[in-house]
Amino acid sequence: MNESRCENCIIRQFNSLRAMNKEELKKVSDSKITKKLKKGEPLFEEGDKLNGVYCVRNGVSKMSKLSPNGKDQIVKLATKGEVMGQRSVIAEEHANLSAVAVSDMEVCFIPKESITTTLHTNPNFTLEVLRHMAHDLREADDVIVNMSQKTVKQRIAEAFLYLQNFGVDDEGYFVLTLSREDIGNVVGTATESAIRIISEFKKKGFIKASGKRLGIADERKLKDLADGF
Amino acid sequence: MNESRCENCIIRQFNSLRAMNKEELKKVSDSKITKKLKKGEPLFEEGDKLNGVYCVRNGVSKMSKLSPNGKDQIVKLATKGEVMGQRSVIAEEHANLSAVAVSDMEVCFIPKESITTTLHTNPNFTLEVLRHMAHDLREADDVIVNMSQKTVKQRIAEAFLYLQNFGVDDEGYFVLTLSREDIGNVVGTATESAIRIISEFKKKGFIKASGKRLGIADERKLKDLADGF
DNA sequence: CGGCAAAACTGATATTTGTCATAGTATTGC
DNA sequence: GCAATACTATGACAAATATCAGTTTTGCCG
Repeated sequence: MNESRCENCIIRQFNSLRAMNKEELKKVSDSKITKKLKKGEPLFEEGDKLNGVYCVRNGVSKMSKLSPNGKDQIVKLATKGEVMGQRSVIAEEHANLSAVAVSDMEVCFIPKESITTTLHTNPNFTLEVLRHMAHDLREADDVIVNMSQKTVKQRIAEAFLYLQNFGVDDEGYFVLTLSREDIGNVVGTATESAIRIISEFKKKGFIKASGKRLGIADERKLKDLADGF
Repeated sequence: MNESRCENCIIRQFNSLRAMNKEELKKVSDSKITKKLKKGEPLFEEGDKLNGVYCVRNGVSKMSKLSPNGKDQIVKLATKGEVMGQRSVIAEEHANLSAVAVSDMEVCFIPKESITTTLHTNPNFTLEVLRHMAHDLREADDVIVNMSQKTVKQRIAEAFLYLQNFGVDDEGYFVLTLSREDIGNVVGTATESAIRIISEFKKKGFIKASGKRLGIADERKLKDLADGF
């Protein structure tokens, strides 16, 4: 069995591509291009015209937007199974976010034709994509509320809980290591503020940190903090 | 011609319903219920199970979410032509936002069956809904960046520009009158802060205010301010 | 291994924003 | 028309956060 074929790719189970039929998948597989990216390399930039979508096989990418004050706001981290650039391709707009690898990555580029054709002909696929987008929209709404109503401390606590989802090693440290600057960009605060709060959390025993490696030490406390207790 | 029939409703031109065929529209029209709401009345609340969507014929509704600290964050204002509750119905989730009329309203409640059936059978409709949602998602991303990177002053300036879209009377005042508290809830700030900044803007001649009526006096200046100049 | 650049950290200070208290001003309902 | 109530306004203060300047640590590359 050829693993480089979409038909056999496990990743597909996690995203909308699973709603494609055999024929459609075959077309996607024939036209897709696998790419490897190293940490720090960009996939696309805000304003780019995307000619397709990127299906993440491995690694994590930050999706961010430059604000007028020069800071980069990370809106979302995309990981294994997620499809990036969908929104732009569907709306036929230029990308509204930039995507940069925050770990080594393996992605499949799928030219938009195979996507748009299927969108017009396979209602199951379209509906599946729609469901995913409905979910993303809900998450975005939640982020808006968090950003505007929670303190930086609460947001950093949430960020740690979020980062845990990308996996932890056997010692409980996050697999995904973000710089303090990136963490600041996730929660929308100055790097120095992020650093200070991370130090404080470490001192208080909520989290653990050894060098770049970060992890959660007291999940309960972090959750309470994030919820404002 | 019967204007209460969806087939003849002009509003439809603004939303995804225009992608329905005659038969589908007939079914929607037969099952829909027209409702009138007075300012302040709720359409639905966060956590409600929605049995359909609301198509706005007239007036404006705020869609907001209560944050743990007791404040209500307004995520979006929905006006003529917009369909509310779509996201929840599609994702088959409970509502993540509350909807309350901020002006007198006329809405059509459309039971979800007619929507979901069409979603499964008419790819054009599904795609149209998807496009709308892609657009909403982009807007949500922009809001996230604004919330986390812009100052309260900048956000109030933006809010005024946003409110202008809901119409102005012949003297240039907004048709939609929001309380200072609601404006605070749009930009995610304390009511007192909103009041102070609005007073300041008025003093500086960026906006005009006479009682509850608000309007823009110097659009250029407001735009510059919102962009950080 | 040494040197260098990037990242992490720390302190001092300025700015922004929230909170609380209080008073004036509209609006509404009876 | 008047009292009750909600909304707007303002001041004083406290808390949160950003900014700037500088130091230390880390990781990496030749």
